[in-house]
Amino acid sequence: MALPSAISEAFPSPSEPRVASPEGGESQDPRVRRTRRILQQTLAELLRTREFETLSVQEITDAAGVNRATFYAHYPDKFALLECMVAGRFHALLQGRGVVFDGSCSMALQGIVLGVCDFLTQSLRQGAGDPCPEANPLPPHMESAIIAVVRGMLLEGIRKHPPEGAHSPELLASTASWAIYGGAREWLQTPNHLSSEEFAPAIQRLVAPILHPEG
Amino acid sequence: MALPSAISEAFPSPSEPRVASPEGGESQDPRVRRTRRILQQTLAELLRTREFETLSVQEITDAAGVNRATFYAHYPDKFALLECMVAGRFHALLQGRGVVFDGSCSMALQGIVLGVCDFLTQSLRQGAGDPCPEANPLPPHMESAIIAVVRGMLLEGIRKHPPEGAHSPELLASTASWAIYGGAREWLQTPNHLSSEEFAPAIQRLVAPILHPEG
DNA sequence: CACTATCTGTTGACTAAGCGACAAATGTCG
DNA sequence: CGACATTTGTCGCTTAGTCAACAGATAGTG
Repeated sequence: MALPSAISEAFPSPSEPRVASPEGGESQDPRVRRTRRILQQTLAELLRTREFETLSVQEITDAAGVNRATFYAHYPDKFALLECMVAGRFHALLQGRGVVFDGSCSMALQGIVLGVCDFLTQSLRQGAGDPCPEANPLPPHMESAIIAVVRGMLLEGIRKHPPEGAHSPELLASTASWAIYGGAREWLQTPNHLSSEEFAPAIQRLVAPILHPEG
Repeated sequence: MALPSAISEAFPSPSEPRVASPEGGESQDPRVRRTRRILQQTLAELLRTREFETLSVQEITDAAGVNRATFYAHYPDKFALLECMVAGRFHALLQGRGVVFDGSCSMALQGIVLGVCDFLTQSLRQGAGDPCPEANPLPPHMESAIIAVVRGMLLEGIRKHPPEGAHSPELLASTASWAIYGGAREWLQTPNHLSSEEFAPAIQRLVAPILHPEG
């Protein structure tokens, strides 16, 4: 086991997200989708009252009524589960708001930024009794997961419509995703901040040059 | 197939409830409990907007994300599923109210009567837009299921503490369960009726002589 | 009447989930 | 430090769930 290294290796670096086998290709088997849904739901419920760090795979699977071996058949570790859970809720949030990914990159970017802002506020509301929610709105692994999801979505978009610059898609996606999250986090911690709809364009204008270097 | 006959055969008659294989012995396998829970939950949700009669097994399993063949591995037909669902919710209601089955028959009877009254009002609240809820509070198969559950509980109690009379336990249980349901139904349809707590003792006093013929 | 369509139970082959046990890593406390 | 407990991945075997296909039943339609 190498807890922090697994993250620092796979995460901020340009390497692919560390979600080895699972969730690739939206499995058709109802048993698979059911198991993953149950695990993700259970983790979300547990996170209302517990720190992610203090949870063991044992506890998660016990609460879910799923065998521990089954867990490892779907996720390499609990961090991967967290990432997939965040991804699922993020996509659901976007879909609930009618954000569609047509050809327009700027619309997609705006949707993602808005999604991050709303996801943050929503996660903050239902978070556990944090002693200092202003200073650290979300636990670190949660933040990593959100950024990974945003990075993945940006990467997909970049590969469809490659920009002109010399930088690798991975570098662009990582830089932009961290920028978006950092901006949204700053916004969230600002007292009496604007609404997400009013604020999102600011981040969008800041980040757009990263993705469109020619501008 | 014999839709109505299967009911009229197995239900009001003293024969055992028609729940062939399933739910006998509270299966330990997590997969089994999960499947049954999902099917029962799904049926409850469907019943909020649909008539039980109009539902096919196909529809139920589709909505539940469970294979149709799996359904038949647990329940002989949709009526058995309904009965098991009602039984589960009824037991949950009793347990939620702290009704405990100690040695006292009168306490148990009171708990059951109260449970039926509350179950009826609760089922009525969440029922579909019935054109005439006063005349017919619940669809017929729902009524059958509730009575079957009550009958089963009474039968269990009677077998533990057999009364003195010459009647079979089945006859006593059937008569009493129908009496309880009929009384509760009448109470529910009475305008400005008493609370269930105030009313339950009345049924209890009417029914007790059936179960204790010596009194 | 035949034609079409849907629902009902049931079967057998295949696949995922459950279970117990294992070695190895990681804490934790005296 | 050593003894102990817990967690982590992993593996083979068993069991439950999925799937496609089947024949029979029921009902609606031209």
